[in-house]
Amino acid sequence: MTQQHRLNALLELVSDRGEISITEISDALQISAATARRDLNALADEHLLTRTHGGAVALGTGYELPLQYKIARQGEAKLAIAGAVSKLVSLSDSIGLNGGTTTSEVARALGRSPHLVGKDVEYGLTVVTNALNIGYELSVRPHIKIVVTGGIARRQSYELVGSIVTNTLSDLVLDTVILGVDGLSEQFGATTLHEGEAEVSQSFVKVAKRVIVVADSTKMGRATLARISPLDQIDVLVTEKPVSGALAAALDAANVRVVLP
Amino acid sequence: MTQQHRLNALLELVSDRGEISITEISDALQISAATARRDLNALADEHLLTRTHGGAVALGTGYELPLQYKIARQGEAKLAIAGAVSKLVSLSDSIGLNGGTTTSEVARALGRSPHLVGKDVEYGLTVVTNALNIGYELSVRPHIKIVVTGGIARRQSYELVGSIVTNTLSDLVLDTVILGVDGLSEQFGATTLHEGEAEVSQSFVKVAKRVIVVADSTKMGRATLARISPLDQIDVLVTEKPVSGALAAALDAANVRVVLP
DNA sequence: ATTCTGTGATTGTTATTGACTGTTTCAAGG
DNA sequence: CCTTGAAACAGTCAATAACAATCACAGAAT
Repeated sequence: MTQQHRLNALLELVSDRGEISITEISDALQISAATARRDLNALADEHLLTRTHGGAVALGTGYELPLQYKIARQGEAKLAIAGAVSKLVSLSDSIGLNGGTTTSEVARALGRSPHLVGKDVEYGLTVVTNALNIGYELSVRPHIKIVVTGGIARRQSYELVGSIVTNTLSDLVLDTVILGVDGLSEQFGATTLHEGEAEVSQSFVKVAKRVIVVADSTKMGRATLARISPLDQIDVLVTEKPVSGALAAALDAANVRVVLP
Repeated sequence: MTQQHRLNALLELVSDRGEISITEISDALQISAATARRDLNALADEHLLTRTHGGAVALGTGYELPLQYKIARQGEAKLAIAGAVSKLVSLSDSIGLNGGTTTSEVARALGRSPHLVGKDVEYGLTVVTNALNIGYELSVRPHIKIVVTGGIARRQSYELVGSIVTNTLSDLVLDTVILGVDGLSEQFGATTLHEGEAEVSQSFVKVAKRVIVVADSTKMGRATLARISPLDQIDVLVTEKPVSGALAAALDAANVRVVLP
């Protein structure tokens, strides 16, 4: 029983039953609970299932609600950033969101924020996104209207990319666009690892009245493969620690407002 | 009784009855009042219900559907249909899939089918869909290229609808389109419950070389609100029981091939 | 032969649940 | 409009189960 076999068998078990517990796994595959946990975590890291306390559930089973577990794994910084961002959004806004772990956290925060639940409003919050996971998770929320851009799915990030995205976005106008980025540097501005995602983010910037960049402190001063936009097209940066050094000066010069939790 | 179970069961109870009390919950699910309260608060935090003194009420409509999607996982008929459909698909096809419980099962079958895993092919299976849950689930499969049409999400069915969908689809050509329908009748052909979804399905039919309709036997002879297409535009019908009566004759006259598992 | 990875066992830590307690809310009756 | 008792609530605690981290051993790869 190799690792590969185990992982395959595990996936099959989970997608057959919809959910599974650690003890069921260690029983069925004759492996220790420790290994069962390791395997589940490995599969969860690749987004092939959703981990829960005591086991896992297959994708697409009802409401994948025990998100606290995921959140705990993703770190405090992103959670704090997400909370701060949701305060910058108001009811009846139309919001753009690209993909990524930080923006996914922002999406969850938007879904939770009490001040975004309109009681008697005809049009509440509208979220436009090219991220499949965000669309999927938020589509259950009654108070948010979800528009998905369409496009070709990238497995690594759940993002939709390609000409379909840019075509769709060019017909829209967004009050605020919230962009997760992989790097933010003085010289190159906001950058990302994938050129297709950069193209999408550029399209978002073009149709936005206000651009908010979300990035934790590890992204500061870093530049990755593909440019999204120079600093002066950014209106607000939300991060969890004060920015220092040359980047801070550049942000100031570009009139970027820095918001901390 | 895991947390998952509890939360799902709770939402089901609430949306069935409209409202529910703590004692009813702790009685029905055999849990303590404290846990019932904790669960209700968790769901209220996610805006999936509204908390009241002594219990909770459902807000709005539309939580039944994700549950249907969960139940669909267990429907034997749909599983059998899905298996039969996947045999009609070959590697390097481009496939269209609309939303619904049956097509979701088809998508899972496509993701699992060994004969669709191309080892050294440059272009394997391509799936085009307007269903968020299908896109989300299949996007993790390395051997399938996923294209999502984009559009406005319907909470009740995970389907994307609206002009964005038709715009996107009009630029594509699909080898096979697999349509889930709510009714199939001699007089009205394939029909569905929602006019927006019907529009999308029509667009799928327009760009398809081959149209496969999937429907379990409960849909036979039934007609619902919105027409998708007459029988003679359908090439194949996949269902789990032989069709009889007037509909069978009409299918024969329209040259529809009926495939059973 | 020896490194290296993967597995299982062990440990301390964390999360979840139900019971308990004091406080708050609701509604009926004055 | 206020009082008052019952019900529901929030907070805390202990027990249990699950978790992450570490270590040692076995088999595989080099």
